[in-house]
Amino acid sequence: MDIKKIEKKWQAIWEKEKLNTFNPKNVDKKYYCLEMFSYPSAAKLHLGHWYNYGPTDSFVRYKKMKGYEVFQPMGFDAFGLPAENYAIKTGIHPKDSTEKNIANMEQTLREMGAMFDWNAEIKTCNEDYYKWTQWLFLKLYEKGLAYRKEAPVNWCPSCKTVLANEQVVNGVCERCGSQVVKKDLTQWFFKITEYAEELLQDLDKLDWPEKTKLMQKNWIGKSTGGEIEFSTESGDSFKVFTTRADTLFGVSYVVLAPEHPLVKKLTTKAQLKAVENYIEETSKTNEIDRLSTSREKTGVFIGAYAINPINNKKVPIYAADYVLYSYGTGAVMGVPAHDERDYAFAIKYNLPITRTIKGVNCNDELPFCDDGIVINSVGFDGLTSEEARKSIINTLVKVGKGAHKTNYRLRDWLISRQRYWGAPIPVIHCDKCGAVPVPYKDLPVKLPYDVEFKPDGESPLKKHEGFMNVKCPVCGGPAHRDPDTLDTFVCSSWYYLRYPDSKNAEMPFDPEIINKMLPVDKYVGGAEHACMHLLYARFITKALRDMGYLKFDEPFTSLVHQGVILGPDGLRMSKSKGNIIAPDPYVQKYGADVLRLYLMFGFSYTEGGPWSEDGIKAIVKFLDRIERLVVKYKDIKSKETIIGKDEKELLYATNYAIKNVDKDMEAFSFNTAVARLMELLNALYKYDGLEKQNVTLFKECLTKFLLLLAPCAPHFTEELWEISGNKKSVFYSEYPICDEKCLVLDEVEIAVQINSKIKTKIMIPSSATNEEIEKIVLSDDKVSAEVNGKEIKKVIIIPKRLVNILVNIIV
RNA sequence: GCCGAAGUGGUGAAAUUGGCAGACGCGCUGGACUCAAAAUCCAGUGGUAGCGAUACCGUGCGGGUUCAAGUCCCGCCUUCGGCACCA
Repeated sequence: MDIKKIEKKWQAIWEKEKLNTFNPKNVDKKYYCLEMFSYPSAAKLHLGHWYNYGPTDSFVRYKKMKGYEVFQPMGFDAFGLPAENYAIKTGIHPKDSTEKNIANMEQTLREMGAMFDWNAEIKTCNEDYYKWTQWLFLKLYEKGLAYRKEAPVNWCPSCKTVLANEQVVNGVCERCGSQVVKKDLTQWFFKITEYAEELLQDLDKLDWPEKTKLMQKNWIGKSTGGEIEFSTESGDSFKVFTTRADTLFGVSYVVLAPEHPLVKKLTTKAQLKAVENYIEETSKTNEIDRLSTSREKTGVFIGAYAINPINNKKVPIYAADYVLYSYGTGAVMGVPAHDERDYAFAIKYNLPITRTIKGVNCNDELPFCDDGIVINSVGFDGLTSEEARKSIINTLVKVGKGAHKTNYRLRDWLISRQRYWGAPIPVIHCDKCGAVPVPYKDLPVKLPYDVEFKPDGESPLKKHEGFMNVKCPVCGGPAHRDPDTLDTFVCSSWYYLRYPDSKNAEMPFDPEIINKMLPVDKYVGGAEHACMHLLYARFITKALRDMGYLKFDEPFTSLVHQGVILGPDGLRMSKSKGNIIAPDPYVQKYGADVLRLYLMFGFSYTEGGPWSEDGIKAIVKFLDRIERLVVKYKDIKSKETIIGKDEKELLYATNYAIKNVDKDMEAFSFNTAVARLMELLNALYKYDGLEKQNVTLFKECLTKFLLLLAPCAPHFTEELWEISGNKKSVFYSEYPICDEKCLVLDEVEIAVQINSKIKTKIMIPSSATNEEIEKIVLSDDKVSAEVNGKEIKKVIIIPKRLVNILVNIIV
């Protein structure tokens, strides 16, 4: 079989017959399967794409044969940092390089032979797409879900540019090696925290990997407690969030995040120098280091004191970088006796340690962080921690110094990027009117082509006067555009809504269509997106629902993460390690079906693993054996109709395979699905080797085998299907159905254990009751010899699996 | 550091969710066909001891629960993914 020729042949036929095109007439049988779209990189398709798209396409073809109207779109997440970096390095414009890369990738994606519905293709960098990304921003703004506030960015003082976290290596700029510092800028945020509770609750509704749901749950990080107000001698006040109000009497200091505005205000002259130095040091540290529990806690006394509202005790105020301004209130109370970090901090700075909780029947050495009985807390002594938390907050509520409060670790989503290659933020800033949204009729705010993106201290768009200078849509006075672009996660937070109506020029999508086509039935992509992309998409769906556009709560009903294919050295593939394996040479040499089938068979889909080509020849051999058998029998006819032991065995093998391949395909357990196909092929060959054959029956089984194979090796099976005399594409055929009758065996082998050690195996009629099984087992020669004379204490019977006889050992 | 996973023969991996560990492959060994090789086919293949029936050991390490543990519990070790401006 000339593999290259037949691939082209069938791809052309599928295209012509619109086999890959979703037919809206059958929307009631729709199956929307979505793979995460690709970032258009220069290096064509890599194995990761193949691993994501190849096996998932087999799943989709399987669904099609099961009678679903499949929608499997593909597109490109085309804005982003790499294209801009590439432009800075080479001078090639991001638009040009991106378009070239997309053209390249599209072609190789087509060569894969997947059922992508190219009519629905999306490119996020095209005006007809980002117009609606901007529309989304305006809608969120209208709804009060977009707002501006100050937030720090990584700033390289030497390059005078904002750096992505990725561009900061060990605290220094990856380009020039200068120390990177934090700098505050006014930036746009989406209020995802408004949906924190629903995002948490609805996880229960989802058919997602448990680990992904758990990661999102921890990311959202709900904790219940209270907000307590501390006042200062200067007349200011600040709130702390705590889950341990029961320890409030044990507070010996309070900590403000170094970024907290009160730090500057309250610092005394004597402490000014020390505090300034500390803040500067902190601006060089990243968040992961700041939160490290093993790192030594640092802080600085700011010279001021705060009043504990429960006992009016005066406690010192510190600034310390283990407190984040972005979490809670940016201030915490320090209770050294009952918190490990506070304990370490108190030891270091010689602060008092007052126990207020006594452990119950346990080692309550300090720091004691569990619940217990309250002591040293006038008015609350003797209460349990649980009771005291409520009671202490209630007391504070009465005097206006506290409130019950639920806090989330989840932060609002920062969407401003000081970059060129993204969708411009559709906002105009006017000195008179402030931040004014661009009117809908003026969308899209076009990204200009002729822009200087070499870093020199300004956002690239800021330097483009034609872009920047506009009239205020409200007052008509001189104004300027927002120079920032949207985070690319905004583009990918709604793309699944655009696919089913991707050509719509009037709206981002027609709600009529979208509410029938969504939610996505199966979403397949990398686990690295567990917290960010997948959470953003859920948020956007809920927000659009509340605006009345959508009638569903969740975008992705069911989710699968494929694993990662590593380099042959077991490490993640990367240019710098030089361990990148390109799929192209394998496609050239063996064909797309062989590579796809190998990826399905050689790895556990959700695990992935190091690349090795050792098994590829096995797939070639497997397909050769299939071809030989099909060709051998295509013209043979016979009238033999015997149904004997061999035929029953063949029927058993066929139906066993149908049942299990079906189940495994549904479960994305592709490696075992292919293994079951191999077993069936072995059974077919075994029957082929017999002297006398029921050819009609054999050919029926062979046909069923081809139907099971079709989704996994589409081009190859089409060709054999045609060779066998069929006129229509195999993908119009129905998936075989298991005949359970053929799977009923007269006898099954069960293992017999004596005192939990396997002694023998016995054939037992499968209809036998437990009593009968026990009788048969005990009358077996070998068993009775072993048991002989010993007292049988118990017999455990697991039907069709094993029998365990427990006997007394006679010494 | 925090959150989440994974660790099974020489090797890729299976294991009906607590019930015969190693399905299906790769590799290797022996054999058939061949002048020979390739391809193909047949047989064997976790380790140790034994001619053998068989016995003992064996799922990262150390404990535990159970008639029974790769699977459950406790404590370690190693590797991988994410940590909010890579996408």
